[in-house]
Amino acid sequence: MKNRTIASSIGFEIRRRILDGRYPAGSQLRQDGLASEFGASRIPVREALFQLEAEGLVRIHPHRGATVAPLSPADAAEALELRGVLEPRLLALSTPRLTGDDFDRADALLEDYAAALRDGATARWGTLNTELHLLLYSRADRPRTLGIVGALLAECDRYTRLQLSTDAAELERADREHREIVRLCRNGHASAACALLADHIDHVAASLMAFLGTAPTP
Amino acid sequence: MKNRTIASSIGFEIRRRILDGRYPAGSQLRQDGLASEFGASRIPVREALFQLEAEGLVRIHPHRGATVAPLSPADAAEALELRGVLEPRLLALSTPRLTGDDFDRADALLEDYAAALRDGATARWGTLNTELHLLLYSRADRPRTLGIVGALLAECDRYTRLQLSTDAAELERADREHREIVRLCRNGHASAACALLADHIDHVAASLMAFLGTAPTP
DNA sequence: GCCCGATCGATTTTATACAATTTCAACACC
DNA sequence: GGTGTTGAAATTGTATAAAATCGATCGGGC
Repeated sequence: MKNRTIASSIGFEIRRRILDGRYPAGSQLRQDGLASEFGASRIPVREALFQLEAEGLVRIHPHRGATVAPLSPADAAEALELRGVLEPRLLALSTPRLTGDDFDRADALLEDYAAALRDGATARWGTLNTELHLLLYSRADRPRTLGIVGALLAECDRYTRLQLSTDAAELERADREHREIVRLCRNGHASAACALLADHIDHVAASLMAFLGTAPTP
Repeated sequence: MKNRTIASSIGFEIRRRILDGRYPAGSQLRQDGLASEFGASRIPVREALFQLEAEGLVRIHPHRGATVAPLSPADAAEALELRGVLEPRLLALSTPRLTGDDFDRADALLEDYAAALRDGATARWGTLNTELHLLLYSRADRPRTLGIVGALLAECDRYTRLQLSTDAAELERADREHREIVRLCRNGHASAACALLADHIDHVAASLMAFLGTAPTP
């Protein structure tokens, strides 16, 4: 996945490393270090950091540098609360307009997800989950809401990734729920799909809150 | 309102000019011209443009420059739809925790609003409206949602400003509704305030849609 | 011994200069 | 006459280097 500008390329890489946990929450992101690490100057790094700050993954304190946005149970709860409000609305709007190609792509994503589940490739799960959700909402014709939800999904990935290694049962339940949601959408049962989607997000939220409650982030 | 960094200062100024309409929708924002206009280099201008792009006011096409984000009835409808979903929820959470100082500030904003209404100072109305709404939600303890709603309010200001010069009755109705919402909140009638807030946003949406329908933006 | 202030170091921020890319238009060719 | 190509001009994107700012440490005073 190549980008046309160095700044966006660096932005993608830093984003991936934050989601991977290679840059832990709260850690300093020094422009000079990142620049030399990517073999570029500091200015593309700066632009990438600004982009990431807008997405909520990075906090920039003027003259004090950039840090990876901290993880907190309250933030996770708010992100999931927003998802619970916005995503069912998007699904209700999008479901009637999904095409056969869309469902083919959804099936492919579900298969990739199952494969990642078998291989224990937790790194791919987050992006596949985000892609699947966004695909299901892609026909809602709400570009601004879609952008917001995309950022929320990325944020939630940071939390779920903490949880993945310890709680494999959650992944399987998510897989089952995903498949059921896609099935309901394909058969035209939009309202049932929305209800299940709301439950799905509630399940993720409850599981994550329980996990964060037992192991609060520093 | 001075900012500690030149980039953010330039960002505030460009934002104000976009909201004012001095930089019309779709117009090119040339970095060199802006830099010389502000007596600075292009790099702070670039960072300001990136910030504004994240807020949705500017579109940046790689190697093709930055343009003011276009106005479309569909975008206005989506922004108001989101506001209608998110703002009542914030108000419900915030109302029980608003303090006496908060209501004093709300009263001051309402008075400023009335004064601006008498003077025909349409430029101040947008910021006052945004400040009042955000103040009412400030105790909801939902920072991410608050940020989203702030961006939506700024976006809506761009549309309502088009409408203001022609439709003064809308302003007076908004004033009445604002006062009633504040009164209900002060007296602890949270659910009634939320219902009225939802109506308020619906009224703005209906009026704006009627206006945009008769005078669609280019 | 403890608190306050100034200097030093490091980092960010900004300015200047250069390179890469796109767009527009003119021109040759089909 | 239409179309593809090629050139130049303009604008953006990037690199290098100087200036401003903030935090911390060290020294002096109470």
